[in-house]
Amino acid sequence: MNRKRVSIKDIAQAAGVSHPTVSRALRGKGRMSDATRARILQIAEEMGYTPSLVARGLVTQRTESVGLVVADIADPFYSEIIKGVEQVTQASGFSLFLGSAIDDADQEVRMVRSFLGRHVDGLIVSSSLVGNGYQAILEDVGTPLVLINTHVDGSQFHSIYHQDFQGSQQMLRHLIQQGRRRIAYLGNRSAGRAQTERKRAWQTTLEQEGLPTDVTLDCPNSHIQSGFATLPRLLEQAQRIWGEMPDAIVAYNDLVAIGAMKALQRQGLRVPDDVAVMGFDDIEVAAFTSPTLSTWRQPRREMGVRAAEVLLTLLQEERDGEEPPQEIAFSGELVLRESA
Amino acid sequence: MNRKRVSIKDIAQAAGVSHPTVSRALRGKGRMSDATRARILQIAEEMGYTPSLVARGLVTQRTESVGLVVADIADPFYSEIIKGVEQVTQASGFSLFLGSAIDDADQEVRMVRSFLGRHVDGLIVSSSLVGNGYQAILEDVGTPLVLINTHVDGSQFHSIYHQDFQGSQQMLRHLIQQGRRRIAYLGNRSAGRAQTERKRAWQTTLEQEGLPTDVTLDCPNSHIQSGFATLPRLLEQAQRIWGEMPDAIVAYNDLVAIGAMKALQRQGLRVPDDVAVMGFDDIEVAAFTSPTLSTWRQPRREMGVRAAEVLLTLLQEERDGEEPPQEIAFSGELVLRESA
DNA sequence: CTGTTAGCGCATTCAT
DNA sequence: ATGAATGCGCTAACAG
Repeated sequence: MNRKRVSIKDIAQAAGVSHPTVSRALRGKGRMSDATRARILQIAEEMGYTPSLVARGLVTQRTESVGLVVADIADPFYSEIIKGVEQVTQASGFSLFLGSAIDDADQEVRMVRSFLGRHVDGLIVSSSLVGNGYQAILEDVGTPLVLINTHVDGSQFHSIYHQDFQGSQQMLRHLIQQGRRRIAYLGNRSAGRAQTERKRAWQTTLEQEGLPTDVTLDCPNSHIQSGFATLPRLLEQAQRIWGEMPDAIVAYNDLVAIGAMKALQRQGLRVPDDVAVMGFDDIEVAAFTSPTLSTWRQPRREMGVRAAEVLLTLLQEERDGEEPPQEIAFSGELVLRESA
Repeated sequence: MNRKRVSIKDIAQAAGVSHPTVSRALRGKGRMSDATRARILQIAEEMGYTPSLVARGLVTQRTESVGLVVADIADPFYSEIIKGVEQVTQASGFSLFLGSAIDDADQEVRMVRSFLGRHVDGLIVSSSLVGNGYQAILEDVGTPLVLINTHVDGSQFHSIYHQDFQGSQQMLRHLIQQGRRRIAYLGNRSAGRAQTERKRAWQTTLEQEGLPTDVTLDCPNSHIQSGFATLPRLLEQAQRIWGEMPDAIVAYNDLVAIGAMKALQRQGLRVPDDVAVMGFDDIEVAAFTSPTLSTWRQPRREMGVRAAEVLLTLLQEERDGEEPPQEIAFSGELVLRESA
């Protein structure tokens, strides 16, 4: 095996023309006699020619590829982001490099650097731990970057994000309206912007209502198991501080919420009668737990789609002059089911 | 922005040497005075040099990249496969191209072709609908391919698969042992090898025991919602054929099982008292449903890891002569929880 | 309409 | 130990 790939030179020789002519024929550039064009295409087909995007990339300085970095490929939230990005890039003939960097800024940067070495035309980084730090890394090469759900103080980059604060706030308002008064927050230590915003909403909203905000604990990550394992300690905390159980728990996301719900049930507590539980994201399984999970729906897929669209648009514009980075905000919706 | 990237020529000029010298210095090839080497490295560092893997790929004919094609990125089963593959490739300095091809053989081939155009060093395809069809596509270029969970009659390619038949069979034996007699199968029309094997195990095992195999239905895909929506029709079928409800349901996978379980509960049936339910895969959430799901654990992550390892080994061997394609079988384990 | 020449950035001979 | 020349496969000038 490992026969030599056929190149445009091979075709040129077989067709009795020069390689640039083959190149033009293949790409439909410049006018030429239909006869020779047809013949060249025919021969290329017969010889099983596949253009080398590597060589093409070297000369055109465009690889028609995009690099995507997420925190965790297996997290349903990121899965949908990836899916959205892939859908758009694939439709435009771009290839997608995927990398993960679980809660590790160094790893994230290494990933991006490696993509830059591969001359990706653009980058998408979700939940970046670096943010504007990319300014220094990217300014020399000018590769466009779109951030997803990353907090930046005066973003130098285009960014897509979901309005977590507003979402979380509405969830809290709903709980309060339902008469819940002792509302604990079960967070996620390793999340960046998302955790910050959601927790802040929890805190400020409760404070506005004069409700206590002293029972909260962060899971080490956002796995179901984490929520399950951490919840008992949250209850202990409530018992110690309040002298009684919480009547509602707001979780960082659906996974944590599902784990928490199971742990509550294990302790003989009824959801939502004894304690209400709310998640975040509205992953598919949220509608099928027992009780079904009330949560906040985040348009995950669309966010991926949009990020890719913004990036590809940037690539079209061929530096029409530096447009100011835009921030695109997505808002979700409250999904009330049985758990709250 | 978009400043020119710095190349080894730039460094050479700045250091007062020739570019080949820079190339050698950077890669530690060939001996040279420590003084100049140090100076070159220093300058490269200062100028922010990043080697162009595109140019390198063109001359070495190796891109240090791998293409991975899966059916559905968001399916927890594939997510873990991707994660396993990514983990290994990343550790070896390879970059990963990811593509999806949901139940579409043409799309799958297009994806692979596009990766070939990018000169990936190797390919991994999960649940391929094409199988040995790749022989014709790959023989000209000699790019190694590792298949995951793909049925092939005398495989021309290395392949990793899980012994679905044995797993499914053991699940069935357990159900029978528990006294279940009317066991229905809720499948997935769009799955390839996995569906075939699991269903075959259901059928033959029941036949051996003289139990009926006439109640079965396939979901259009393996989403939870599909299981939920299809289950009622399965019950109708049972009612029509047997005149009574099944006492056990074996689902294609955990997602379908979770949907089915919910649908059963909606109909007022108790799981497992009235009807037992078994899934397949042991995805994370399976341990947290109500009741918790009995299932068959498939080492998904390891399968991805192994596929990548096999592929990378193939790449090391530099065609030491064509080793016969090996098939690596994984076996899982029965996970008994509350649902069966 | 087509062929000639050149060069993308790098690694690899071969000289020296 | 280092420099000069060559080519990977392709596109992009410019001639003719």
